[in-house]
This record gives sequence, C-alpha cells and structure tokens, in this order.
Amino acid sequence: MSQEIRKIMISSALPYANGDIHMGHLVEYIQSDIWSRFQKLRGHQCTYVCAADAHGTPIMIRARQEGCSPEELVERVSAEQYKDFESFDVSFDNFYTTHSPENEELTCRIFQELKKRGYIYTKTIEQAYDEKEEMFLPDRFVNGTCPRCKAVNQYGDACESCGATYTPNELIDPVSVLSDSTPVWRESEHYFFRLSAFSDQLEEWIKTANLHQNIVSKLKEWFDVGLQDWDISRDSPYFGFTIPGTADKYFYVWLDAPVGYLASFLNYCERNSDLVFDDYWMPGTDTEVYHFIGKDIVYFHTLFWPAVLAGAGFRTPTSVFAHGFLTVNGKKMSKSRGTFIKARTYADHLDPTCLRYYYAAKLGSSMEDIDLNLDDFVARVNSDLVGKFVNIASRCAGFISKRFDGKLSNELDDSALFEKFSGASEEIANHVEHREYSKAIKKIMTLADLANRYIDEKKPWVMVKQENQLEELQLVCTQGLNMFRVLAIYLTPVIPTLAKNAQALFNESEWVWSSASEPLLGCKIDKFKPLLKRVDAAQVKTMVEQSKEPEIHSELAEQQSPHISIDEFAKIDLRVARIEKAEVVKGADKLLQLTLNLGDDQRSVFAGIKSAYGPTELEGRLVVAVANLKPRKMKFGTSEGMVLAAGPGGKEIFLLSVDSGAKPGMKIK
RNA sequence: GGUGAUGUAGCUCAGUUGGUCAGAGCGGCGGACUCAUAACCCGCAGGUCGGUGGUUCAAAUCCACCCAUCACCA
Repeated sequence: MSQEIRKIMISSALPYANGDIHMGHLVEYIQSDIWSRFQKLRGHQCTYVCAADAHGTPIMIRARQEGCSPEELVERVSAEQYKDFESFDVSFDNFYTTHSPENEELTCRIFQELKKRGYIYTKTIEQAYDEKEEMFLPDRFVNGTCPRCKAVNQYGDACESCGATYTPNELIDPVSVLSDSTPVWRESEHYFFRLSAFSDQLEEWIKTANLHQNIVSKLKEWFDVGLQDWDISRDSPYFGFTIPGTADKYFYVWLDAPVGYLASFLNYCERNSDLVFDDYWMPGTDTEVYHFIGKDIVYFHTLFWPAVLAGAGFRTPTSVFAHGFLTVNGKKMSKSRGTFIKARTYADHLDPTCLRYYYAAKLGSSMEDIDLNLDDFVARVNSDLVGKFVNIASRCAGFISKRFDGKLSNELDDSALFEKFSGASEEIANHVEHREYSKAIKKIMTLADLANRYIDEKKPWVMVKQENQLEELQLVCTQGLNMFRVLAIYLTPVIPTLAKNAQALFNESEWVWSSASEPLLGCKIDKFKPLLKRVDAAQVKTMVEQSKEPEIHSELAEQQSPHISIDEFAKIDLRVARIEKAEVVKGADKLLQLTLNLGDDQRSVFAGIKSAYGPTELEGRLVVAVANLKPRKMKFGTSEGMVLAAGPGGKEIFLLSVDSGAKPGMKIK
C-alpha cells in the first residue's frame, strides 16, 4: 500500500422514514458498508454518510394517520432504522436527517444559485386537487380505471395491468385515496429546473463517471427521447422546506433528498476538523465522491443530481454505483409468503454476519437482481463460513493450545504456500475495489479449500501421537492458523464482527489490509472459541413463519416473541378494575388520570389514552389492569399500575373491556 | 405499449473479442479419515446452455422471432 491516501466520500440512498428496514434495503447498506470498511482498512480516508429521508406527502399523511407530527414520526422511525443498521454492522460515519438546518441552508443555497444562473423558471400547471382534504394530490394518491385497458383501481400515473402511462386526469372515474372523493383539477404555479440545458454537460459527465454499461444504455434511452425539465415544487400542505420568496410553495422531496448527502457530510465536517466540506464538494478537487443506489433511482442520481450540482457551482459525483433488487426464493418479496422479511425479524432469529457474507458472495458490480434463496443461504453459509473458513482455525488452534501452551512456532512450515495466500492480496483488493465481491469471495474460498487440503495432507492428528514429530506439528498448525489469519483479514470488511473475534484469537489489536502480507510467528494465541454458529434451517423457517400474514399480525407476533413460560405469565397480576374517576391531567397532552377500583383496593393510574377517549365516557367502565406493575413516579404524580389497550396510537387506541358480571378485583388468568 | 435486462447441471452461479466452454461451488452417490461446529479429504455429474429459425467451416457466445421473469417510462 505505497500509494497515496485517497480521500473518499460515499453515501447510501437515504431510507424513507416511514417504514421498517427490510432485507431488500440491506443489500445496499451492506454493499456500501463493505466498501467503506475496505477503503478504511486499505488506509484511505473514507467517510460514509447517510440520513433519514424525512420529507414528502407520504410521511405527512402517515403522521396525520398516527396522530403525531411529521417530525415525531420521522424521529421515531429513523431511530428504529438506525438501530437496524447497527445490528447489521452497518457503520455510518454520520447518519443525519434531511429535516435539518444544514439541509435547508444547502437546499436554499443551491436553489438560489440555480435561479441566479437562469436555471429556474415558473409555469402554471394543472393538478388533481382533493377539495375535502384541501390539498393537491400526487399521482400515486389518485386511483381510477385505466383509460386504455379499463383495469380498475389503478394508480394515477401508470396501469399495472397493461403498463400504460398517463396523467391522473386521463383516468376514468378518478378517486382520491385520501378521502374517496372525486378530485377536481386546479391550477397552480410550479417551479421548474431547466434540466434540458444540461444535455451536453451530462453526456460529458457520463463519460468521465465511468458508469456501468447498463446505466449508460439506460441513459442513452433518456437522451434519445430528450431531457424534460423537472418540476421541483409542491403546494401546501406539504412536509418540506419552503421555497425562498414564497409563502406556500415547498421544495419537492426529491430535490432536497440528495442534498441530504451534502448536509450529512457538512454536519460531520462541523464535528471533525480534519474534514473540509469544500475539499469534497467544490469543483477542481482530487477527492472522490460515490453514491451507492438502487437501480430504481438511477434517473435521479445520474441526470437531475449531477445537473443540479453543476448548475449550482458544486462538483459532480465521481461515479454512481447502482445495484439490483433483492428477490427471496426467486420471487418478489411477499408478505403472504413470508418472504417480506424485516431486518428486525431476521436479527431476532439469525446472525447478521451470515447475511453479510451471503450478500457479498452474490454481489457484483452490475444492476442485476440478486436472489436470497433461503435453502441456499443455509447451505452456503454453513459450508463456506463454518465448514471451510472457521474450520481452518478450529482444527489447528486446539493443538497449539494443548501441546504448545498457545505458542506459535517461529517459522512457517511452508512459506511458498503462505505466499499464495498473502500474494492474493491485490487480486482480492482489486475485486472489492470494483465491487466484484462475489469474485473476491470465490477467491478467498478457493484459498480456504487449499488450506483444508494442506491440513489433511499433513495430518496433525497423526503427528500429535509421535513424540518426534511435535516440532513439525507446531509448524503445521502455525501454518494453518496463519492461512486462516490472512483470509480473516481479507474478510474483515465483509464480516467485521467475526473478524474482530478472530483478531482477538491472535491477540492482535489492529488489522489493516497489509497485515496479511506477513505471517504471525512466535506469539501466543488465545484459547479458540467457536467463531460462528451454523445456521439452523429451523430458525429460518420460524423467521419466515413470523413474517407471514398481514402486517398487523406480524407485528403482533414480533411483540409476542420470544416465548415465555406459563410461570412467567403468572407473574403478571391482571385484575378486573372499574374506572371510578377519569380526569384530565393539567399540562399533559396524552394522559388521563384514572382512579381504579380493584375490589378492596383503590389505585391511581396515569394512562396515555387521551387522544382516543374523553374522561366522561370512561367513568364506570370495567377494564383490565396490571395490578402488580412497579409504581412509577411521573411528573404529575405516581402511577400505580396500568390499564390494557390495543392499537397503534393516536385515535386508534382501544381499551380492553370485560363482560358484564365480572366484579372489580377479580384475578384474570 | 415502448425501452432495457435476465433465462447455463437439483440449488447458487462462472463462461473475456464465436473454435478443448459445456464449467465451479453446494446438494446427491461411493470411498477415506477422525484434528475440527458429522466439519475436512478423494472419486463420480452427460445438463438439447429458455424455444424456434438463421449467419458461419464452427455458436451458450452473432442475427430474427417467440416464451418466461424483472426493471424503467421523469
């Protein structure tokens, strides 16, 4: 690694903050994370940024449905998403949000720059408008009958049945999905970005960005049709940033979303003095910027985005890396088949290391879809990782610990063989650099086969029985462990947790890519502990079962897991209670103070049900209460239990009721 | 509908510019071994390379059409 240190910034597409992370998302984050870790391991400076994609109509509507503000929704959802990423060892240098001051400032700045240079103009367009909800409707929020094939219940932009594309006002019997009312057509002034002015610049950029052939041919199609200008504004109500100089116009989420890459990076720079924003984002630098994205958003990242950047006086990305989608068992992910698997569900049952390995073993640099075949997954991970890779260490370390007090010999048994391993460094690095992970993995596994064959030929289990062969035994096992160590270093970006444990086995504090070039000799190693458990097909089955059925059911199932024993259940003292008094709590938005009659006992309980129930409708009602819940001191007093209710929150909270005849204080079992 | 991609052994996939390219890993079968998380090692695969037609001395590899799957159409 004699080359100079590269300065690289990479991003993954920003996850939209209105849902859970699933196995499909993880393809991209794992792909990017491997690349980021690899660059760092090679000694380069690589900054990996991401953020919550916070704006837009869907988030606004969802928040409204849940009875919270969009800010609250985004905060809650993206915190969950971040936890999921963490559990899969996806290690961002910064995970920020597009709903941030930095992003607003940058977005406005870009807009002002574009405007100043004449790339922004306004035009009045006609759009579907929901009079009941008093808002303009995105195409997807209008349903109707396809004008061509007459298929019913199609989106406002395209027919899933015959593939026709159209605008919502061409639909027969259009209906707003928000209110079921018939939309009207209303005029509004919109802001447009003059994408058409960037044809030449973009064609030039496409060449220098060295985009994948598939993307290039895709782009060619678009160029052939001719670039259309881009509508970058939305009308109120909208969750987003207000366009400067307007009162009720907002930036379209797809304008400020990619700016979120800059904002997240800027926010990181503000906290890290060794990074300078302009070094990465002003023209004429030798830093590198790459965006990892899915093939569905190639359009935004290879046309709009570089054009917007160039038009506003920023540098354009060095390149854009697009991957394909994930299929599970050869088909689109499906909730009814149980193959719509959330990251959380996977992590509850299986080891994220295994998924990282499996994805790496399948990923190349192309936009082709990759398939997560669950049977293949079990076989592949168990065979490669446990049977081949970890096995090398497993079959050598025991001898070293038992016979040589954990000490490695001072030389190798076969340095030529070792050099086959260390010498593969650049070939493997080259594959990873070009995102040909599957080729890198294949090479590594070929070497693992070689190591196992070597051990088989040397037969250390025979040597251990001959006093005069002990020295050779130590050499052979040292050789084996060193071959394992080299492979573990190569695999560090792919399976960081396992690699860290392997590193601990060798009592080493830090690995860099070049650590693989020299063998580790004469040192003491730790006692070998199993580095990875094999995947149990039964757990995969459970995971799929738990992912089945409509969402509500699967959420319920997830909440129920893990199983508890009847004894554990019996610890919960559930009682019938009568609400004697229900009062509004001064200063609390969500709480009602309930006075419960539990037979011979009276309790005061604070319940977060105000959004769904008024005090008067509760008094006298029988409910289910947890009688032995540890009292909890709150700002407004002490809560001495809780009442049971179901539902997601907001208006949708449903108290459990008790059939008439039950008496307060009765135990529920 | 238009455009693009994919379709190779039971499974997952390699096959650079047409000529030992019909392959690898896993599974399966047979054998060997017992150090290792029943792992590892040796041997065994005849799959009309989605279908049909064409170009060529020669095609999985080029062309046309068809079928299936998928994506994009701002």
